[in-house]
Amino acid sequence: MQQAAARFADYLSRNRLRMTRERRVILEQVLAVGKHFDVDDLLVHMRNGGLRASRATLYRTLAHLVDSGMVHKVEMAKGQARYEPMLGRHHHDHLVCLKCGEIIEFESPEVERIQEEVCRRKRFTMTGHTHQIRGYCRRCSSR
Amino acid sequence: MQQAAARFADYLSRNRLRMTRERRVILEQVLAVGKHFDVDDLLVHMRNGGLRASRATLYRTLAHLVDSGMVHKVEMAKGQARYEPMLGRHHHDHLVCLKCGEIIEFESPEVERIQEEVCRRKRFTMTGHTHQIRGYCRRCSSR
DNA sequence: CCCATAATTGAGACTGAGTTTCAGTCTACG
DNA sequence: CGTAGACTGAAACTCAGTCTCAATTATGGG
Ligand SMILES: [Zn+2]
Ligand SMILES: [Zn+2]
Ligand SMILES: [Zn+2]
Ligand SMILES: [Zn+2]
Repeated sequence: MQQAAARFADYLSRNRLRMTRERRVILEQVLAVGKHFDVDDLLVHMRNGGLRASRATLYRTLAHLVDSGMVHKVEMAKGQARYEPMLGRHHHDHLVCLKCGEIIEFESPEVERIQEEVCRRKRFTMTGHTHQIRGYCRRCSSR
Repeated sequence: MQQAAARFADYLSRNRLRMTRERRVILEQVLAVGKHFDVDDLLVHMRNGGLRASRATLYRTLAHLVDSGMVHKVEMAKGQARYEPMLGRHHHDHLVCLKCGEIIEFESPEVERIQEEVCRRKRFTMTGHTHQIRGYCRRCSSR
């Protein structure tokens, strides 16, 4: 947390942005909710903790956190974005259960390697990717 | 086209749905615009051909075409959906240029195989997936 | 061929996620 | 301190897509 705050402060100052109370609180709460939350989860979590920030500020701050690389944005179908802190975590992709909403992570160096290879062959400069598998998790597919 | 119409008719009757003038026209226009179009492209293309259907009907019919397997829906970031006819085409995924919007296709049996393997390991029943690489195409990254 | 029934259509209202606007507030830096 | 310029929140707005409902039409049986 100390480190995270320092890293965010650094990102902000490098971009001539300011460290405000709202941004401090949002960073702290983002780390507290943990994985794969959406803006409403965050809002509710903050209210329960007696904290608040407007939706506009949430979106704005999340964009900065994403830009700083401290948080990843996971685009779900139909434009429902989720976020997850990436501090000290490795890149991974997701399996999404269509029934219960569970999100399972997976990592495949092999797939990542093939992606690079494809980009090389197509002379394409990759800046990011989304690899999402939809279906039913163990529990939901057994019933 | 004949075949496509027959296949769609078959899908419709198997689902107690009706073959209407609108649906016939939309299917024909979908095949005519070809790859990776969005609903507005389709609407404009239809107007230029002197044809028309309401937005609601377009969305409804595209959903049926997707459901029948004749068209695939490609979810882009921020919920901008694109569609592409899949008649006689093989499954593939996409590279998307963030600058000019070009969409390049790629196919990797290897990646598909790894996906299946991941699902098996996680006891996950896959119904679909999205694998999209974002970045800059050859032309856009050279300037 | 005609009818009854149920599916379909289009206009426009509506939704939900996210963005923009703008006046008042606050941070940072000298 | 003082100030330039960044930040904030409320509310208006956007955009893609969905829903509602009255009028229209396909279908299949008689
Ligand atoms: Zn990946
Ligand atoms: Zn994750
Ligand atoms: Zn390009
Ligand atoms: Zn394609």
